[in-house]
Amino acid sequence: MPKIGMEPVRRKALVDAALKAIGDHGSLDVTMQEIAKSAGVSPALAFHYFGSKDQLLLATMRSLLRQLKEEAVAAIRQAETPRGKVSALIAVSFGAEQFAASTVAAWLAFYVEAQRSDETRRLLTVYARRLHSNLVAALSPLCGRVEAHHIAEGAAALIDGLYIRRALDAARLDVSGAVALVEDYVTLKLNAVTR
Amino acid sequence: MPKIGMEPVRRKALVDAALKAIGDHGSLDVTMQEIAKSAGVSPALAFHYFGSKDQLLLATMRSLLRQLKEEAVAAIRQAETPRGKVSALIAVSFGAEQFAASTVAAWLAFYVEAQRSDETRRLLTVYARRLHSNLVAALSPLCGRVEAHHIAEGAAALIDGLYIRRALDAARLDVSGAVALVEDYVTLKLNAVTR
DNA sequence: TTTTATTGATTGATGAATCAATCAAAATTA
DNA sequence: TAATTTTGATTGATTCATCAATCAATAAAA
Repeated sequence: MPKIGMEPVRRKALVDAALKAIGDHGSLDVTMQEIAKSAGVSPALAFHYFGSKDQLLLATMRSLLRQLKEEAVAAIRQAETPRGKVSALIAVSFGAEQFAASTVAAWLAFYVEAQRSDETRRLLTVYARRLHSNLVAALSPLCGRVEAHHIAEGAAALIDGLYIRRALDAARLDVSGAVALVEDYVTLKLNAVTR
Repeated sequence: MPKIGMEPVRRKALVDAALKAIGDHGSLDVTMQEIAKSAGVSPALAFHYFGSKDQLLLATMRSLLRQLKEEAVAAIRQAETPRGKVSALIAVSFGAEQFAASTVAAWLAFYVEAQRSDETRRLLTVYARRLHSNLVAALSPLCGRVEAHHIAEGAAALIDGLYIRRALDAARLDVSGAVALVEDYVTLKLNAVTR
């Protein structure tokens, strides 16, 4: 059975399985047994490649963040106007994959983990800062740097809040409604300034 | 030592100890041992009165929700104008006790638990609905029922989002800033409608 | 043969839950 | 009032299950 060059394959399979398990459970309370089984390997192999459960969970989180980052970069690049870039960032946050119930549940679980794990907190902070600075960069040409910071703060809070409500509610909140709410906020704020 | 009528005293001590432990840890990953010790009793007594860890945690959550509810009722009663009621509701959400880092961490932990426990989800849903209907009741005289729902939706999401950001950041977000942000949102929306 | 991939078996720790036993106040009876 | 019974309060010790982590052993490539 053992073929050479399996490491990257196994790593990816384990990370994907971990994400799925976390999403299913809605928490980080998942066993290595369950993850490994879902990835089609023994628990011992998961330890072989990741060293500990914590490390596997961190790798899982990094994978989630990397994906989000790539989508954001692509979206910004495609947009042509500053206002378009803002919309692109909002759209990415509520992208089908990101806003799936299980993904949202995983995010929430990581936020809790951040209370305990420095590295988890660091990663989440980096993400929050990047979203903020992306928003500010797109907003600044429209309303100046100071106001851009304010609007970015509000928009980011709105996005996070809609995530939490999604995790709780499941059904009642849909993607388009969430996008519309944040877009409306940004538009309103921009109008208030430029008037 | 055993005096009669200890039950309510112990129950309260255990619930308070549980809340403290959850706040300290930033998650529900607390042992009955730790809770009982902090309450000054043996773990066995905690089981005697609550039956299971889950039940103790649920009781803890109910206590938190009851407190929030009472504060909200009092705040609404004191306010005289509809706009004042809205502000009162916002102020309660960011009250010193509610917005304390450890309380926020506890809330977050309960949101995660809601993914697993039906009763936890039910309690959180009740809370969310009450906040929403309180906001709608106060907003309706100002802008009509339909728009009131929209604004309430946005304000509630903002509040939740600021909570999450508080849990992550700890330092950088202060109470007055959070209140100002939500107030600004409500004012802006109301102006946009009545204009 | 050396390296890489892989696992079954095992260990050690942790923690929820149970239970039999104790202790003292309250209630009852003599 | 004194003796006795009952009951609530309380815990130490124990059970049972779960799970992260380790390790020695095996099998296939290079």
